Order: sequence, then structure tokens, then C-alpha cells
Amino acid sequence: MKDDSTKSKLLKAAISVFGNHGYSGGSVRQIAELANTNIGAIKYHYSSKEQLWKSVVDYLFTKLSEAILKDSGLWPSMSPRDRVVNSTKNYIFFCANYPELNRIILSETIQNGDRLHWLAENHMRFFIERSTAWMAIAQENGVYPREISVLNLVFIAMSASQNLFLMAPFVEHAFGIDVFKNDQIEKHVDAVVKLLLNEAECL
Amino acid sequence: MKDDSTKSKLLKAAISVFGNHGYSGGSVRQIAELANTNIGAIKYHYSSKEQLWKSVVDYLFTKLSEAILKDSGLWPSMSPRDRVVNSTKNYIFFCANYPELNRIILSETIQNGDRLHWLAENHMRFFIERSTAWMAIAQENGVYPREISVLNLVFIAMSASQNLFLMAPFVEHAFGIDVFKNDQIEKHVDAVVKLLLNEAECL
DNA sequence: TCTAATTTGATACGAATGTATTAATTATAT
DNA sequence: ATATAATTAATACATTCGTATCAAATTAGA
Repeated sequence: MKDDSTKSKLLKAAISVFGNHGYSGGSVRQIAELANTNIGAIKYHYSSKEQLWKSVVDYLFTKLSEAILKDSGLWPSMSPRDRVVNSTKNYIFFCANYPELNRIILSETIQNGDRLHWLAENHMRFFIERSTAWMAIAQENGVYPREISVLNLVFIAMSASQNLFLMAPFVEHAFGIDVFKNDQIEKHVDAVVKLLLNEAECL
Repeated sequence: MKDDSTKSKLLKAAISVFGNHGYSGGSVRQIAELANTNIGAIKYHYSSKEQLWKSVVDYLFTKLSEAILKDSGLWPSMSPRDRVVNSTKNYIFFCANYPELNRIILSETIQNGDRLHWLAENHMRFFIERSTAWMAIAQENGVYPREISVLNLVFIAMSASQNLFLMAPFVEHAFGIDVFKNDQIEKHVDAVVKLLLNEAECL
């Protein structure tokens, strides 16, 4: 889907529009205009607004999976802590490169309708359960404090990674900082790792 | 505004509707119906949808301020760490009791329009700057690791507190857990404090 | 080249939206 | 009691929305 076909241009436009305005806030006319095409093309290629939205979510979750598993071939040769550091770093870079996914998820979580159920059943549940399993193992290996409930741990770690990029428009407006610049992302990785993960010598 | 006047019923209904559907997702008809009154009452008491929304935000930020400063009279007699623990706990309980505020803020951050600018200038900037100042002091006192940028620290700590309640609909749906129950809130306070704040003996 | 399938573009339609207007009702004060 | 103000209710209007329809244009295959 890297070509410049109308279908792919529509998908990219839809990522931007749904990511910046949510489902109900974004209109098919807006998407068609951004893709330099016509409203009829959406009906032809994706049949409806909802189907287009689902295609966007499928695409972004594929990218998420790729990002998280990027270095998984090296994991067996890493320490438990380095494994977590690596996946955390890759996850944070994904959050910075594709902030639209977390915005879409949050929009739907807030609305709490049928689309959230679809999201939960088709993508989020699997993602969270895998994260929970990994987190539990890391916890057993002393990477995270052992007394904390895994579920709370997962949501704390995930939100700590995401939030700065979700709030990017505000950070830009209030502090003039572009959190998407590479050094800012690295800085955030350091902050999350230093704050959430036990130091090696504390084990 | 604790009475059951039409104006106050409208405000309460608007908190719920804007909190659960965002600004563009919520309609004035929906609000009027929830308040058991008529759409004309909104125009009369609040003149427009946008003014009603601003009243909702003003109200919720007042509640936030009250919640955070609840025990501030005791702070002088507390250790720096206990001060942070106290304000963190009160903030987390606020996030659980008024999840609508963070949902509204996130909705607007995602949309990144005029309402976000209003939010930033009238409420958020002040709130974040105060948090940053407090956080810096706590950091100097060894409550947080000293190497981390204060801005990252603030956003990590805030999101760690908020996110579980923002994601409540998903947590309920996927795990059957009601994060708004008192023991779940306490559990989250423990998790955040244990994970983010240095132990006393680590100073 | 000619035909058939694919893709694109333009317009129409009912539903829902925020706002404005005006009438009906209730409350207040003299 | 009565007049004046305050509040509530009902309706109308222009706009925007997602969807559907259908003609025009383009492409692909024989």
C-alpha cells in the first residue's frame, strides 16, 4: 500500500483526518479533499465511512506490531531488562511516528460505542494481553517492582510512553517544544526507562 | 450550583454528554433531553453550545483545584515525599471522580482547534506550570530521580495517574474490572506511588 | 482497435445539527 | 390583583453529514 493509487491516497488521508478529528469529527468530504479525489471514490474503494475507518485501524495496528517486534530476533541474546528497554524504546518511537493510532483509540474509548467493542475484540485485547504477559515475566525478573498489580503496571507504562505525543499540540502551543523531533523522543525514552524500570543494581 | 435549577441540571447533563462524546460528538438536543428540559433553555441560560462547554470546563477545573489543594494546609508539616504522595493521591481520586475533565481535554487536544487554545490559555497552562514547579522542588528533594527532564516527568506522572480511568470503558469491557470502585482506585494510587516515587531509603 | 470492466466525478436525498425566533408559562414585585 | 420580568417550550431555517445513484472517463484485455 505504498503506491500512489487513489485507494492508498484515501487511506493516508483517512489516517490523518481520523487521527486529528476522530471518527465523528472527521467527514468523508474532508478525507476525499485531502486525498485530491472525490467523495464517490470512498464509496467505491471502501464502501462506507466505517469500513474506511476499520481499514485505517487495521493498517496502524500492523505498523504497531512491526515496530514492537522489530528487534525481537535479538531478544534471546538480551537480558530481561534490556528486552524491556528495547521494546519500550521501539514502542515510544512508534507512538511518535504514528500518533494517530493512540488518538483514534482514545477517541473511541471516550465515546464507548460499537467501534470501541470492535477495536477491543479485534486488536486491543490481544495487544494488552501480550503486553501483560511480557510485563509479568519482566516483573518476575526484577525489572519492575514485584508488589504492583500487572494490569496497573501495563496501563501506567503504556500511558507514560504515549501521553507526551498525544499532548503534542498542547506542548507545542504552551512550551513551543516539538516533541516529534528525534532528540525529544530519545529524551522521553530515557525518562520513561529511568523512571519506571528498576536500575540494574537494585535487583 | 448544587441546586436543581434548570441551569444547574443543564450543566450536569453537559458534563456527562461532553465527557462521554466530546464537543462535536455531543449535541445540544442530547443535553437538553438528559436534563429533562428543552433546547431553548440552553440558549437562554448559556446562549450557545460553546458557552455551555466553557462553563463545564470552568466548573471541572474548579473541582480539580479544590481536590488537589484539599490537604494543602497540612503540607508544611509533611516531608517532601509525603507532600507528593498526598497530592498524587488526591489527584488520582479526582481523575476517578471526574473522568470527564480529562476526556474533554484529550478530545480537544486531538482536535487541536480554537477550543484547545482557549483551554490552554485559561486553564491548562497554569495547571501544568504549577505542577512543574512542584515537581522540580520534589526532584531537588530526591523524591524523583534528578536526571530526568521536569517536563517529561510531569507528563509521565500525570498520564500514569489519569490513563486507567480514561480507559475505563475498555478495562470494563475487556477485563470486567470497574476501575472506579474504591479499592481499585486505592490500588492504582499504590501502584503509581511505588513505581514513580523513589523509596524513602533510596535518598 | 474495439469491447468490457474498472475507476472517477457530479449531483441528489433524507437525517441531524446549532441557532434564531416567537409564543406560552411561571415568578416577582408593587 | 396586576403588570412586568424571567423562564420554558415549540417551531423554523440554513448547513452539514453519510449514503446512494448514475453518467463520464479511464484502463485492460483480446
